[in-house]
Amino acid sequence: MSASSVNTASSTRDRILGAAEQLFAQRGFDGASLRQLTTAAGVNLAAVNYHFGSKEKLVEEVFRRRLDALNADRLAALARLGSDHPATLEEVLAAYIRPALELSHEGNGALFMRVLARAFAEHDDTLRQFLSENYGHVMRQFTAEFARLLPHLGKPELYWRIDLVTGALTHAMSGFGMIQRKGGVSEQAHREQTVQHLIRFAAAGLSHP
Amino acid sequence: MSASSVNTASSTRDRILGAAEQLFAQRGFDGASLRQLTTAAGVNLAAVNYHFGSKEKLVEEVFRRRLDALNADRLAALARLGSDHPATLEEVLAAYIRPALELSHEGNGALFMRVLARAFAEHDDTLRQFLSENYGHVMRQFTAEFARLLPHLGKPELYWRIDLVTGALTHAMSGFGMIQRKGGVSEQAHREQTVQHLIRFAAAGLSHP
DNA sequence: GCAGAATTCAAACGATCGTTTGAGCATACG
DNA sequence: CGTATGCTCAAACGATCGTTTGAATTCTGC
Repeated sequence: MSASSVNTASSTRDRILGAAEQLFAQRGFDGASLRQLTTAAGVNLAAVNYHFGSKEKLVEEVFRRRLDALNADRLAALARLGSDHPATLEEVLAAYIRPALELSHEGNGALFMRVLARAFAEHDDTLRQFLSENYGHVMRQFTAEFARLLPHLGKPELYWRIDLVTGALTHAMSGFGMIQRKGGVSEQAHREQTVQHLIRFAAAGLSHP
Repeated sequence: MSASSVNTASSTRDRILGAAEQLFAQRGFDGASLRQLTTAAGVNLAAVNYHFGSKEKLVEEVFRRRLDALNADRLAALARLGSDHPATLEEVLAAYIRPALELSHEGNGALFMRVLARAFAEHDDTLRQFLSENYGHVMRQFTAEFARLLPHLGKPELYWRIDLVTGALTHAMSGFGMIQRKGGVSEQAHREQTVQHLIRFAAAGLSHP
């Protein structure tokens, strides 16, 4: 107990964000109350409105914290491609999928993927507009790459296949428990296997004749 | 005004179920209150608890009404196959997909698909158990067919691909607006095109090497 | 070490939630 | 006709919701 930060390793703000992520994943945005949330975080009820302004702003901040990192990783992986040869479909898909799978395997990242799946299911206009405004450019960049790699597809057909793939990936990453790791396989090797499976599934769905 | 059933074409029970479907799709199970719901249905607040017992039972009844018909159609379509030749993958997928797409194009069926997508996103144990108990046998029957048609896949691999396909289909059917019908194409022809697209996407995702 | 800003706290606000109640109305049956 | 029976209604119940308040506390810079 030398330092005063045994249980207070994180700030009030971060503890709220962590508890919010967990409870939003479990009970949804409406279902999780600020009283449950602040109790779980070990902070005062009023702290949410003090630090974030409102519950809705807290929801946005939960998304911002994870998606800023996730989309930065995705764009970095995409930019890393094509230095010596034109990027293949599998490589672009890897740039899109692997950062998400790595996030879902670190800390409470898997919980966030469930929050994200909820956001997709709720057709809440405010939330959709927030996501579109802040992270739409990432989807646009990947869509452009897909369009280049799949020139035989018309625009509506391409958009629609991307939507199907997005639905499959979000559903899969939020579900889990399904993809069990077998004995004798390291955590990292198993994740790489999963990435390859997802990539092949997505590639087959995108590029089939 | 000869008959007394101008605006009372449906019973109180059915009006509640209809309004519930719409509001659950728009605002979620928690977000839609019984007061909004009964006001929209034009019935008294207490009618929900009188006819269904509780809000949770009402939720289950909303699912039961649509899923009973949907799954009966799916099983009938599956049973209709294989009379003169072994069923192909595309035929089995059609038996699974076409009834869902027809439902989502009749009346408020599309709203129900959004309710279903919400139910998937919410990992509510009570609701999942209810769905598994009442409609698990349908999924089991289709899974057996897929296993027969895709013998090169191991059991976990197969389950996992089915999960991905289910996620994609649910996501797509609840989204909509994306799949626009072009001028000069009849409603029925467009639906058949969509079915074919979904089948090919699912077949590619399921059977790729 | 002290003023001033930043943060935490207990308590209360009005609003809305799901549910229950008991009287009132309708319809059906002897 | 009278009486059960099924249904609707307005009103109220206690609980819980997000938010606000103003005082108490902790932190910061001089």
